[in-house]
Amino acid sequence: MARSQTTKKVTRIQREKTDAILEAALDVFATHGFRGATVDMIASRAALSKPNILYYFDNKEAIHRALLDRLLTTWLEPLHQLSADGDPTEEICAYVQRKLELSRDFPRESRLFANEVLQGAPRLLSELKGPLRQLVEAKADVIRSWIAAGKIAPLDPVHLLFMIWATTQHYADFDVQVHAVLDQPNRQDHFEDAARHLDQMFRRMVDPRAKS
Amino acid sequence: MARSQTTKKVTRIQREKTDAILEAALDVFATHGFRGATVDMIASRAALSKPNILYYFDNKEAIHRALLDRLLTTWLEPLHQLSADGDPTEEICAYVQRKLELSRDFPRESRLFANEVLQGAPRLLSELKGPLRQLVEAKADVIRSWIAAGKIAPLDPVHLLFMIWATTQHYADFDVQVHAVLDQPNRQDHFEDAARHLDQMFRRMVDPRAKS
DNA sequence: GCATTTCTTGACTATTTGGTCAAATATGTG
DNA sequence: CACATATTTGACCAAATAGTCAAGAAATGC
Repeated sequence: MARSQTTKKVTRIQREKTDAILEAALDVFATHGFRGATVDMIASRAALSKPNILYYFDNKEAIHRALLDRLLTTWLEPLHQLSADGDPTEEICAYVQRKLELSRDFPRESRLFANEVLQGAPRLLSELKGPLRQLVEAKADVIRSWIAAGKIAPLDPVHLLFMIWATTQHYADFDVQVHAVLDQPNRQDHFEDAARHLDQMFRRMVDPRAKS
Repeated sequence: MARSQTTKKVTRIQREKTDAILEAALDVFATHGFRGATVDMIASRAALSKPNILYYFDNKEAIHRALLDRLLTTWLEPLHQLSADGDPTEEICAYVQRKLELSRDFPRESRLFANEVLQGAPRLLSELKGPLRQLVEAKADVIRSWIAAGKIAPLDPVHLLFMIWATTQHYADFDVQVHAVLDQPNRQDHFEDAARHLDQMFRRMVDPRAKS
């Protein structure tokens, strides 16, 4: 049984090593997927021996679990912040920007998530059907109320959210393709261009003066 | 050396079996990624023995290659069809619809591609930097000319293409998530709603009367 | 400083997996 | 039919990989 299960207090070493392992594992799982990742890869990336990894985590699966658990909260946070009280257009655009920043600052997390969902979300399906779904329904209602009040143009709120997720995560998940097509010197530029472009586009989409 | 390398004429059996293998392999690679897929999985799905698979293809890599080779052509076809001569708005919306149909009708191909790009496109990078990039540049010029002529609203043509790819492929690649959130009886419905929604959104984005 | 607990790892096992091969079987052709 | 050629597969092998374990090293508490 790995350290993680005991109820005793965690030592400094435990915190440091588990952090190092999760950091290394994020790299490896994000670029190779669950089955493509090996404990040895994680070990060498974390500069630890394989048995040492398995001293802190029961098995490979447990490392993956730990990463996914941390992920969901971070991932849904930007949508939580979407407030019914603010200016509708600004709220939506701010949400887009927050999501894009997440893609820029946490591309590995984005790819970890993408890998998981691509393969059928075996370890995440209940989270998607539960918390995610409820959050989406709640925020869709907010958006519907904005439409009913004529504050934004009529549109399908859920598909709008899909659109926001797809367009922002694209810059993390398909990073290689974006670079292959654009090939600018530094990746920061892409994100600035993307930010400008997405802001412009989403404003046009929700503009109440838009033709229906 | 597998059959595939000889220059002699292909027999009926060769065609049938290679087709069956590729069909099975598409399933397996699309849901498990390259490393997650095993030759045994492909074999059992194709109802053939493992050595029989390796009689037709040199190795696992060769099967994957064959799938990717077929893929690129299909994948770029809709963009090729984007014509400078047609009505700009209709051309763009028709492209969106063609891409969405591809996601609906070939979700496995979409996921195969997504898996590959997610993992850094090790077997596809040159294709992305070559043919894809050139095609994008050519079509971006077409879109720029439409903007210059005032026929569509000003926007970044390349990021518009990214946006089209992201939003349409999302329905294939993140299919599980879409279902977890919407959970409608049959998947056809999602695509009809998505088609309506995307058509509406992209019309607003390119509408020349849109505020800049 | 000594005892206890925590941490580390070399060496190992069991299983999975990509790939081989020779022998057997099926197919097609004169 | 007879013969050559193409196809199939059971039985393998070697490498990769998840996970174990006991013994030693390091840290911690008194």
